[in-house]
Amino acid sequence: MTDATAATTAAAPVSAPRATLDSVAKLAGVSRQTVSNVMNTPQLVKPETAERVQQVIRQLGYRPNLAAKRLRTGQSRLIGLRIFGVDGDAVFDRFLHALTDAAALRDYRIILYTSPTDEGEIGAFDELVDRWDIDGIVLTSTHRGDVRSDHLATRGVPCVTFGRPWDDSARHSWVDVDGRAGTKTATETLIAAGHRRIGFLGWPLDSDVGTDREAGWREAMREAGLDCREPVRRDNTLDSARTGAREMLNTEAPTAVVCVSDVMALGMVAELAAEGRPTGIAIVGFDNSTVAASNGLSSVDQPLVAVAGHCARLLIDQIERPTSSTAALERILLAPKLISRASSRPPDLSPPANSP
Amino acid sequence: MTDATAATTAAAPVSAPRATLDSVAKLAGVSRQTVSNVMNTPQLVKPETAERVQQVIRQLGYRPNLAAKRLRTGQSRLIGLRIFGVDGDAVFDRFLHALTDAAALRDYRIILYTSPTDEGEIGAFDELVDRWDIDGIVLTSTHRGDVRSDHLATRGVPCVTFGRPWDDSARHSWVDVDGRAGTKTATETLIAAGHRRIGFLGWPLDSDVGTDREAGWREAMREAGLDCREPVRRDNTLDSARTGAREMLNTEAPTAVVCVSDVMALGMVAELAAEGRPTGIAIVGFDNSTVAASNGLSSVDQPLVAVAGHCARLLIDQIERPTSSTAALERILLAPKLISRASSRPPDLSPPANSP
DNA sequence: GCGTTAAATTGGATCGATCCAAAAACCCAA
DNA sequence: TTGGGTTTTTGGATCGATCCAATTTAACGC
Repeated sequence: MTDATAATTAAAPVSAPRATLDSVAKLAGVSRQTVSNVMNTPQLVKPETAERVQQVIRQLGYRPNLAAKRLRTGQSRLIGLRIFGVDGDAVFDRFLHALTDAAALRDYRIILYTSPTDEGEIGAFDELVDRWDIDGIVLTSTHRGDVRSDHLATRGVPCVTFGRPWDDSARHSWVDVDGRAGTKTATETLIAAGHRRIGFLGWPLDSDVGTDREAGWREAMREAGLDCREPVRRDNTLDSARTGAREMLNTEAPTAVVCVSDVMALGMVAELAAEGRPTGIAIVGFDNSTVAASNGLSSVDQPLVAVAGHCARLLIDQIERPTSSTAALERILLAPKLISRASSRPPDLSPPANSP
Repeated sequence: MTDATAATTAAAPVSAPRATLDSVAKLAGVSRQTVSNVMNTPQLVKPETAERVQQVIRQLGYRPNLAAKRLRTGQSRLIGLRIFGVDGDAVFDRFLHALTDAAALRDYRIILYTSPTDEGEIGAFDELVDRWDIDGIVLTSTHRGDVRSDHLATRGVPCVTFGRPWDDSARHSWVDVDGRAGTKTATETLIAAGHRRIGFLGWPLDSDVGTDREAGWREAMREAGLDCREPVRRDNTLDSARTGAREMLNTEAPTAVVCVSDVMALGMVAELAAEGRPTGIAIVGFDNSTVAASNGLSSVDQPLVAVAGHCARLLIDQIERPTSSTAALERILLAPKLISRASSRPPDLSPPANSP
């Protein structure tokens, strides 16, 4: 090693020890606290000083140590999210990805946990809050009488849900997709294409989501003055969807069917194929999963990137501005979008009529 | 409030301030360090003392603050995992869930990150390591000439990959599923059922995973003395799978087809249905995705819970015992299992022959 | 030029654990 | 009883940031 230059700035050899507030302060000739202020409350610092400090920060590649910050402030920049068992749920997958991105934009990270039951989840909350200092939680799969959000509220943990609280309790902000609007649009589109006998393949009535989507279909039918045949309702599996489809086809078969999910829609398609009438009945699914896309199935697409963006925003705002616990409640309902594919434009019903 | 009892143990009213090492120590009448030893190095503590301290720990519900531990030791008990863009990949979904569980058993948590490219991922590493102090990383989607593991190795970050390094570089432990064995078993099963002309619908040759799976089919055919027709290779989408299927059917159609993935298999099924011969050709997929299951498609199931378990074990061992960086390298290859469903037992070929 | 107020900056204490070296307690043979 | 060697226990320093109160500097009106 020669001498010169390296004297005062002996900072970054091959693998420098991480820069700290102190090392930056020393090199910039100011105090620790001033450097901190430059990063957190710049309005308190004289512009010239700030500029000089910024310079050194860049030079040393300084990044505040999160563990120290967390120890002092109790904030971790971690957001908890429960990941569920296998449901082959591409929706959750996409949401997870979008949420990770949205959170990262504000320098938060997603930390995962699992739990076999909702009750177990409450135990997990305590662990996550007490030991991991998570700043907030995103809840999914909300349902009537959900105890989870109440528990979080009493513990004072910020939370947002993806999914409405289906009862009247509204002690937290939420974001959801307007399923009813989705099926309504789908139904209207089918009506506009000339369909009159349109069926609905839904879920059992204990599902609020299912009932909501069913309502959209019903509404569109009513507004068009069309007769609402009784929907067929089955569990969300391909097999039970097929039995439902069979039942529907046996009694005055519809010319089009709106389905509460892609799985149901695929069951419908499968049954049609098995019965030897592959095309001729228009079908629309819900979720726009990749299988739906690759099967040429029209489907209602949930705007998951937007949902995740709103979730992140609402939650982080709540975390960073812990004022007015109840005042700033927001409920956001996003409209999904119908993706039209071959399945809802059967060749025998709609020749390429309207081009715009 | 009356008096009595509460005098010395005035510890846990409605919402006690979290217990700390100090508060436990004070109540137990020992020093801070002794409590720490009880938790981390019990063999240094006299049994009676340990018992007394444990008592207090339970009584106060003490849990060590991770931020403090992290600040002092630089360990965070966080494991990084990149989540990829939408590929409708149910495999990753299941792996993610299993990994979260496996890590939690040893008190580690999964923290997610995203990155549009492998190069960007390297930037993400630095951030994750420097600021978040992550203890290790699980890499997926390894490929030939993967720069990521090398970078981690030079930075000294423990890592394990789910997926072999397909070149000879082996500077890290890895866990993978033996695709070749899977397709081989599938092919052998078809041969045992009486099939002789068995095709393979694969991926383009630049995919090491695809080539590996193809090799299993080839091997089984050779060992049975059967003729290996040239495989048809297409990208992993339903549409291109269908064109591949068409090509395969046009030239001396096989009686059975082993497919490199469920997506390809579904394309095969779709094409068969479209051509009006829905049953009659046996088909086996790979991944055992939910759509495969619900379509009655036989498929090779990857033991993802086991894979995740091994990943967690190898990584955490490496984290906690940073000895012998290269000595303890492990390569674990797990055999997948064929799940037989209707698609590989077409009624015209295999009447329920062998019951055992 | 000087007191008064506002703007900038500073140093010490703190969060809650671990590291480390030294002290205390204990055991046993000489 | 005492000294050497273990086994247990202890208190102070430390990780790297923020909180807080105090101090220095700048600005301004008269």
